[in-house]
Amino acid sequence: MAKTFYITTAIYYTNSSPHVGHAYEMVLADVIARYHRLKGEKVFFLTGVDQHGQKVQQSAAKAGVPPAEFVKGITQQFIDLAKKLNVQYDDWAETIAPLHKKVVQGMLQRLFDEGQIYKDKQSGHYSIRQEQFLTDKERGPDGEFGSEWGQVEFREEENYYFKLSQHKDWLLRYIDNREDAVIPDFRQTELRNAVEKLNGDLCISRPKSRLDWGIELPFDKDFVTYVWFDALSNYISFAGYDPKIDKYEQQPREFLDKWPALQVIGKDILIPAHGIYWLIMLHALGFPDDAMPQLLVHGWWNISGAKMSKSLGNIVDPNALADKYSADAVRYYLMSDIKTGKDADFDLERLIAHRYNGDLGNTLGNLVNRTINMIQRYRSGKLTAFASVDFADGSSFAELAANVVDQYHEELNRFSVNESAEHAIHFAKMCNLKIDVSAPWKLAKEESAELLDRVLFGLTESLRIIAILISPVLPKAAHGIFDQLNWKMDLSGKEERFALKDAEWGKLPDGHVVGKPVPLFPRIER
RNA sequence: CGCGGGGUGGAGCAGCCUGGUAGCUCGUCAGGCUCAUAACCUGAAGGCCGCGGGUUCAAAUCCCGCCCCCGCAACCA
Repeated sequence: MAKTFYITTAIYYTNSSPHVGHAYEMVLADVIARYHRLKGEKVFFLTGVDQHGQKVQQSAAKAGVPPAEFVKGITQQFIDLAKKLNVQYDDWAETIAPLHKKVVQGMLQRLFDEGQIYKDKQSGHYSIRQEQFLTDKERGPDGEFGSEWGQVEFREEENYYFKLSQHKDWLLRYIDNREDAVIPDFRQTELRNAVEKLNGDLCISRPKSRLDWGIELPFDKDFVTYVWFDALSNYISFAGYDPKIDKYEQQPREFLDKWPALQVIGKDILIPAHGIYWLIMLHALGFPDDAMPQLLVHGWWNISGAKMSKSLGNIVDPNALADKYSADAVRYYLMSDIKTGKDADFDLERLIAHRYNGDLGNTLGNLVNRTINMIQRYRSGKLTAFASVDFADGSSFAELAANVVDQYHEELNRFSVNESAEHAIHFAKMCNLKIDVSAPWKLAKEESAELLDRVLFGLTESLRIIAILISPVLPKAAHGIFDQLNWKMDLSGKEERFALKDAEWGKLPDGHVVGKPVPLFPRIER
């Protein structure tokens, strides 16, 4: 039995509403998950929310509601966003879930029992406003702490520490031995450089006196867990990990069937959270090197070259976009106008004119429309099947399709979602060209019956294959094409309607009757 | 010498690892077609591939130096 393909996104911090970056990450993971389902694999796609911690406690206090209630509202916003964007996850992680809490405490207890966690006293300058200890790095040129820190006092505090630096050499070796530990490669380089500089251990507790919205340490009820330790653990706690079992190979089958995961994260949380804390946590828990997750690090959507931020007030609301332009439009834009790993500029004009009206409307939608229209007009909707449909230049629809499918796989296997989509759209362009070259309207007049039948069948088969290829990015449109082709109607609306094994020439039977043409991507007028 | 990314026709990008006609999408201009969502197809114009050296028969691609832009406290994808 083949293993389940396990993919996660980061879990989203519930101290403010989702923005276009969250939407991007969800959709990116969703597309990869759908691609694997398309290949016939079992898939477990986990996403969710990170609900504990200081910032949430603060935001809740500011809103004048208990943290648990505050978190509920924001959590719902993320659930709604996923639904609106057709993000099809298999499980939803919430760090307040009792099961998660139990696993985190089990992990802490084991690391504590094994001497990986120790108690130590920290003293120094503490910023009350920022709720953190300050180091000399934070001092201004005059040697004083700037006003951004608010009131600074000397404080002494006991806390628990995780022996991070003890595993530094292991982490370096792991990174050096695995070329694709982090994707893209320049992020791996960046991580390696950061690990080289690693020193000191990680404080993994917060005294309840200053933070109580978190998971209590199992061995000291005066403290809660540092939010990252809590949050990162979700990737295994929701996959069936049992912290009481120290031998990795003896973990429940349910867990071993899924782990390790492909973890989709933003560039901001690679260092130190995922690249250092998380990998070392797993290693300390006894995970072997070949059970380390692969980190797929994506870039950011900037606004006119500037970083998107709350303070600049330039946040793009993905909900409003989806309402206005449809989920498919937003999904396609987010997947096509950025190269995985790199940053891109969010540009509404490009979304509407270039990607939606251009790629989707003019190229693909119009192709569907004109093809089905011609079949109806010239053949009353009925197709004649052919083993192949060739052109004067030696090319054929079957060959074009096969090439596109190959390139599609190649790009998706290295997570170049944008390139894979481009191949599918480019195929549609080729079809548009073939229509012009063969001029079916002339064939119809000249009564070149077979030639006309050949072209129409070739176009329809091509569209059927294109629909399968675009289904991970454009699930709704893919259904729309299948509907109009009148294909696999018994599975209408169901995802198993699409399978990559069907993306090859000659599946439509002789005499198949297509449906009625309906514009797939109605033009967005402004 | 802190770390990393980027600088390719008007715009957005690919190509660089594995040197050898500079590619894609869009825009502009001209033409064609009429099945189609004022769509579709063809052709053309437009590039000292940031700058300066070097290696080579040959450099956008390899090496050295330089310039410019963007990230790297926290919130945050």
